[in-house]
Parts: sequence; structure tokens; C-alpha cells
Amino acid sequence: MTADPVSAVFGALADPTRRAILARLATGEATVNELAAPFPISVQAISKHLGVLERAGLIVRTRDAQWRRCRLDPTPLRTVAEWVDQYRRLWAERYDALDDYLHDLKETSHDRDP
Amino acid sequence: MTADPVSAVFGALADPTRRAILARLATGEATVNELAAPFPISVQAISKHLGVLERAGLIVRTRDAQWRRCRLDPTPLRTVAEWVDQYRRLWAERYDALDDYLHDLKETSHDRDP
DNA sequence: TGTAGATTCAACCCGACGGTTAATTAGCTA
DNA sequence: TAGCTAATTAACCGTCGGGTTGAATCTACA
Repeated sequence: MTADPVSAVFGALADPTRRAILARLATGEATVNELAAPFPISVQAISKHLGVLERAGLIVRTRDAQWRRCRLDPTPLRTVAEWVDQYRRLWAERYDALDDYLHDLKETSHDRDP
Repeated sequence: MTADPVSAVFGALADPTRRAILARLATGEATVNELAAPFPISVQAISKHLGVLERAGLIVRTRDAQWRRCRLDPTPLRTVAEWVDQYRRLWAERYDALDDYLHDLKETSHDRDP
């Protein structure tokens, strides 16, 4: 619960129910009951999931009469994208290595250095 | 344990120690002891973290004499990047809105954009 | 052969997580 | 005011996660 923000976001995304909630909210605001409807679990469980998403900064909840409207805040996802981008070069290299390998198959000479 | 692959990857990334291990492995292969050295926790705990990372597909472990060399496999990070990209439009819109706002503030000024 | 080192396995502790049901708060409306 | 609905809070349960210590396994090497 006292986790750093990055861990909080990754932790919040590590659950299929919460990711489904985010996908739903990507189409627009919704109340708790609306969000809970598609799931076979209680509305209280959904409320807990929303608490996790809110603490991670992924949603904001505003009071509207007796309803709580939930809205997606994609800002932390931008942070996640930036974090993952640190490694983009690596899987790009992996692609390059595959290219090289396929290229080597066609050529005949190659030198290896340690 | 029986979590879907996406949840397994996000869950593996939801820990600062494991992210630090990945950052270290981004610079090249390492043994378990080498990976454990910077951390104030036991090597057994690191071994558990490596198990989580391996189950998530983020690292591969190869046996080399009595050592276990760990190598980063960035493939699942590509999956994460693709997942996050689904939401890129949303924070881009948010950026656009901010841009509009800042633009309105300055109205006329010099622009030096990247 | 025996011993030292690298790593994992096993058992345990404690707190967090995902879920439940029951009770409570908050706000609309008759 | 009472009563209905939306949502959260509280208490509880079983499991998992991160950590520990101690023992087991595997390998190199004197």
C-alpha cells in the first residue's frame, strides 16, 4: 500500500478485472454499478478494485448525486509507456539479430568476435 | 500462479527489486550472486524474484557449470508496450488539450518545438 | 575423495489481495 | 418523515507474495 507509484500502477494493471474496467472506461465515464454489471462478482469487490485503480492514479471518482462517476486518467499509462520504452531498443536489436541470422544463412563468410 | 500471461508480466513488473534486476540485465547477462550483490536481501529472496521473472517470460536461465546465467528476454515488454498503446490516443488527446490551453495563454509567441 | 561455492528447496512468518456477507453512509423522492 | 437506491466500510476467509533461516543439490577443484 505504501508502494512507489510505478509499482502501484503495474500492480493495478496486474489483474484482468481491473484491465477490463479500464477498457470500459476508455469508452467514457461510468458509475460503479454500471462498471460492475458485466462481472460475476459483487459490487463491493468492484468497489475495492476501483480503490486500487484510484490509488494508482488511473481513475478519478467524482460525486454526482448518489452516484460516483468514474473517469479514466491515462496519465500513469504514459509513465508506463516511457518505462517500457527504455527497453524498446533491446527487442529491436533482437529483431536485428534475427535479420542478421537470416542474412548469414544466405551469405557464406562471417567472423565471430567474443 | 495460474494467472494469464499479461497479468503475470504486469505482476512481475510491480516490484522495484525485480525492475532493478531487469535494468541490470539490460546491460548483459549475470549470475544469481551477481544480481543479488547490490540488494540488502538474501540470495534466496533474489532467487524467488528470478522465478517470478522467469515465469513471466522476462528472463531465461541457462546452466553454466555451477552458475545459472540469467538473460533478459524483452519479448513480453513488447506485449506490454502494445497493450499500453491502446490508450495512447487518450493521453495524446489530453496533451492536445493542454497544448491548446497553453497556446491560448500565450496566443502569439515564438515556438521552438522538438 | 572431500570440501567449498552457487543455487535452489522447504518450512515458516506476516501482511496484502481478491472475494464474500452484513452493516453503514449518503442522497433522492414519495 | 420514511423508504429506496448507490456506494462504501467492516469483518472475515483462504491464498499469494516477499522475506527469513536452514537444509539439500549440484559442480568445480585441491
